[in-house]
Amino acid sequence: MEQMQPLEIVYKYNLNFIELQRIYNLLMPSIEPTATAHIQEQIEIIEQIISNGYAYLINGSVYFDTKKYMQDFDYGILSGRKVDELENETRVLNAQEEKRFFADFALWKKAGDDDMQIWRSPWGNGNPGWHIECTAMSTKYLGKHFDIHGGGMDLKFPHHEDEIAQSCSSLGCNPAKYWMHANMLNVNGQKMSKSLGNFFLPMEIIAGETALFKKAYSADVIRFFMMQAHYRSTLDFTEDALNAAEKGYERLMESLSLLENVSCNDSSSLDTKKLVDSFYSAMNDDFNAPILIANLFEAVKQINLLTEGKITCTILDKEELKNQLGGFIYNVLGLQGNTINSDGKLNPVMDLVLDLRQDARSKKDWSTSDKIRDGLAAAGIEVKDGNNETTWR
RNA sequence: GGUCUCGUGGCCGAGCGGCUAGGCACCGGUCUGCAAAACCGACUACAGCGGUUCGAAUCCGCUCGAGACCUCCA
Repeated sequence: MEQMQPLEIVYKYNLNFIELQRIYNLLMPSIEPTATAHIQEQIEIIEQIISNGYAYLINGSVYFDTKKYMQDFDYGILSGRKVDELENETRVLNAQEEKRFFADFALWKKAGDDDMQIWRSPWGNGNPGWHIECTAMSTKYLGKHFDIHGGGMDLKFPHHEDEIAQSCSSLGCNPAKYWMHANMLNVNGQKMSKSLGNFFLPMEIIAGETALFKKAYSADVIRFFMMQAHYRSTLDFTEDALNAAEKGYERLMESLSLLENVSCNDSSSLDTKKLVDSFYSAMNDDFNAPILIANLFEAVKQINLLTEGKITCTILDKEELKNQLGGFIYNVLGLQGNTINSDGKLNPVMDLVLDLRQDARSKKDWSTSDKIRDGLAAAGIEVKDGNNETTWR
């Protein structure tokens, strides 16, 4: 354990997390409240629950009265658990004798001797129970009823279930319209876990610092890879799957610049509306990003046909497709498209090198041109001879 | 032990009663000095065994396998 103050630990890992959010192009939250800065709000919610008759005080601790709650509300509505079935499933835990009923949970816990942080409350010194902070903070900043509450699958029960109970008993309603639970991550078919040693940190995989994979993958590729699975499904990280995602990602991004160069026509044989509608309907169906991506690849195919002049489109269609495709790639999927040649200094150098190679090629000096190509390949740069120009990456 | 979820082609991964996604790999072709890249085409799977149905990857049952959760850590 690191020898630090509690706040020091919070600060350190928070800075780290913010950096991670930036690299992975996650939208920054407008507010990131902390539980310790909202003790008063938590106390107020507990008081509300008590005065509504759904909690009781005992020995300086406050417990939620689940039995009473069940008379008026449906406990287990989210997770589908039945309290009478739960009783014999419950594991034996320490210090539970205070509770009147096994399913009761702490709203406020009296301070113990080894507690590092203690707060004052109407019930004496102590600290808040482990569900109440979410109720207090979400209510304060989002109101008593908001659209979406997210979280990992593992928090569904009891944490989210108890949040609902707290909101219903204090404010009279379920806090969220929709509960979204993200599933777990696997590595090579196994769950990612510390004890199995098959885990990696988000920073490590983009730095190529995990022994699990031979090479580094860009944050964009990781994002794209994860978007290919539905958020409710488990996702398996394997080398083959990541490499496949990388290829597909590059093809998708390439199509944007390809579309840029498409020449337009008076008439359109491209059904832009149908294509664009398919993007929206995929996301409207419970954020089905895998379907969205499949539909984006349908657009890629159409763009290739346009590029080859096999189908036509009007300027209006082209602009519409460009805006929508770009919007879905950049704003919806959150891809950045900046992974290739991030070092600006390299560009003029590569222009020169490829120019020299082109000179050699036009003189049919294959040994020189191949020497340049092989040398670049050894440096990790791939040369791609197109019909009109040579590109690299 | 209990509750729940999942098992899809070489790999990843959607679909969740009929129209049998998508990506990558493989194979065939176009292009190319060669190679690569790019593009086009082909590739028809749903753990097993029963059942329901005109029809099942999709519903039901059982078996096998994987996973999540089961209340004072958030």
